[in-house]
Amino acid sequence: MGKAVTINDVAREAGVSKTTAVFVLNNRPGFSAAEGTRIRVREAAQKLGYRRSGLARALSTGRIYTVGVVLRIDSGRPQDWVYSKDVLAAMARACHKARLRLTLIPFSSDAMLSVDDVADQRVDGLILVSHSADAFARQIYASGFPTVSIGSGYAERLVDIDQRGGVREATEHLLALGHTKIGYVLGSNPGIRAVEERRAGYMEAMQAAGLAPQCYTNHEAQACLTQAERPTAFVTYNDDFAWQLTVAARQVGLRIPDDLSVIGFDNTVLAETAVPPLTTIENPLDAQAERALKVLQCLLQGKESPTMAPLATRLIHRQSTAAPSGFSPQKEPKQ
Amino acid sequence: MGKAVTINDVAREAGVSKTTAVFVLNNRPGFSAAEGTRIRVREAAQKLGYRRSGLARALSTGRIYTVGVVLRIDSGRPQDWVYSKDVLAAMARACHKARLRLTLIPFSSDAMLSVDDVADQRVDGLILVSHSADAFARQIYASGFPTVSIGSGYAERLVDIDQRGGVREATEHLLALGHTKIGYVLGSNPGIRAVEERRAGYMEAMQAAGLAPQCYTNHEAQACLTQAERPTAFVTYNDDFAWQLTVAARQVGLRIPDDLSVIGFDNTVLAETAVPPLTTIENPLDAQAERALKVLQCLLQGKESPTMAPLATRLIHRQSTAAPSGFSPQKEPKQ
DNA sequence: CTGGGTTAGTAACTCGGGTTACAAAGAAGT
DNA sequence: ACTTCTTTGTAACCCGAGTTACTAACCCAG
Repeated sequence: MGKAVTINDVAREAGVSKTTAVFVLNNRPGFSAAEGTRIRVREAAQKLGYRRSGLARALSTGRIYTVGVVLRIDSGRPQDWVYSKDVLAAMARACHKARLRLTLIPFSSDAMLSVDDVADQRVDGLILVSHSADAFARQIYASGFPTVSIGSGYAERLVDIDQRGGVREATEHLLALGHTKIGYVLGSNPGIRAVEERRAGYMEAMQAAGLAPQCYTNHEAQACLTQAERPTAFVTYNDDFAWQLTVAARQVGLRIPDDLSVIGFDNTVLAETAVPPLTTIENPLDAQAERALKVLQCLLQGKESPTMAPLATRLIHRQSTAAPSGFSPQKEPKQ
Repeated sequence: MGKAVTINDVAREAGVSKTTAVFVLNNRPGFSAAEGTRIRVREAAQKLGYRRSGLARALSTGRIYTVGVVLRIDSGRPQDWVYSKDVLAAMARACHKARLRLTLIPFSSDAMLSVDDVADQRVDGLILVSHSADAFARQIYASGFPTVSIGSGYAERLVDIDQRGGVREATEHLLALGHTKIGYVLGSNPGIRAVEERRAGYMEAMQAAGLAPQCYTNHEAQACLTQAERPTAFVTYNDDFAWQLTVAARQVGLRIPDDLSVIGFDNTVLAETAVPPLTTIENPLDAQAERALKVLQCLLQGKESPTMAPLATRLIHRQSTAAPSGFSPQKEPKQ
């Protein structure tokens, strides 16, 4: 067990002081050493199989080059996970690029996180994913621990996308196709910024068109499909809701997109693999992750980060939207 | 910045020695202290906002309570990610339960991992996910760093499932439905244990039934669908291949399951959300993750882990399999 | 041969906690 | 009053690096 080779062992083996060994192995600029010494130290390190402890180094330098990603893992349906996992994947790519490690700090409602557990020195900073303004988020921000939010997160120091603009564009797309009865499926977590913003985007577009907006919960939307007065198109809070709606629609004999148009949000795998593939609003996760990391690194260097405009979204045209039946002008948006 | 409150500050504030402060805050068994002292220390800690450094503690105790999960993140298609992310999610749950942290150690083919980068002390041990017997896996095992493989991983110290039995059962299910021309879609990474085992399961079942096995690559399988002599059913290496096959089949006018039966592997979201939902072999990821963690913890305590039988898989009946057309006896396996 | 500059190298301290071994004070026993 | 045990507490050293400040030897110029 206790066989870790330390820098002291290396120094002893090479017959130099520990300081010298450290300086040589770190190629410390401005440190002059005889070529022979350098070689002896390197060979000693090689021979002994010396491996530097990132831990001790972190203690000493104050940076462990690791960021913590806080997200909840207790949602029941696997589909709920899809988006979180996509965010995580994006964070992983961003960290990899920035040569940082990523530590997952999962939490579930049964075991609330405490600031003390999280803000020990095992991570340099934190990324909060899709957190509502809950007790933990508030506490961690209050503690001053370097923290950035991402996704539909806590409002402070939040890297955000243009949620509102995305949904507005989606709604306008349906309007352009000729729909007039367009419903919106609400996010299930009122109070979260993304939930409110997306709804607002829908409201804006409808009001601008002079049409009456109509919001539904996920459940209500599925239930209304059999009624005569149902909307001919839906914009939904996310791909999961959109997908569920297509499944429900098929079950009551409605064809997508002929009888019902549906637009999702996030462009998860779900949207891509669904039948038919879903028109959806792309959520630029990689860009968000990179930006979040950049903000965090500013924080770690003591400079407050610049405020940045929300990242742009993009409507991805696939096959779940079409003109309402009985409406001829345009048949299908060009792919 | 340098405002971290240390145990020394607490001790000073409370007017006791550092040792006493440590003992009190850690509730060290067998340490007797006057009640007044205990209170003073606790209050000092509270007042100063003392937060113990997990880092320093780790350096001292040799355990950082964090495991590293090594997986590749450079596959192109998002569907490829689905399985890896499921494994990751399972590991996250297992770690959460075991009160361990999980650090993601991503790697891509462009930046090869080195043992030195990974086996610093920032993780206690490593879980290798779906690694082929590549240079890194070999090196890390050779280095003696506590490492366990999971998924279709490197063969040493591998927590495995009954890959072979799973595919055998799937094949037998198709045989029972009356299929005689059953193809198999190979995993694309020959040499990986899972790829060979799953293939072997198919071969065994076919040979036992006295039928000629026929293996295809993913591409070949999709290409052969238009030929007269095509199989009436496929067992595939994973859900992604199965899903792709159903898409390709639909494109050439084949109905699933009426004209073609397909069985996947892993029971990812893909299988659940596909149309029709795919019959597939469940891969017990949570059980694997927990077992891997258990093995790792044995390793960390110095005892070699017990060898365990591969975990059982289970065939999940959904709607992508049926009797071949023109075969009456049983119409559909009971749900 | 004397002062200044370079080259080569080091002792001693820091980071923040954990642990071991021992000391001083008070209580109890004889 | 003298030992012995308990309670209460502490100094000093450990983990494995990084850093600061300083020395000794040598070279060159004046």
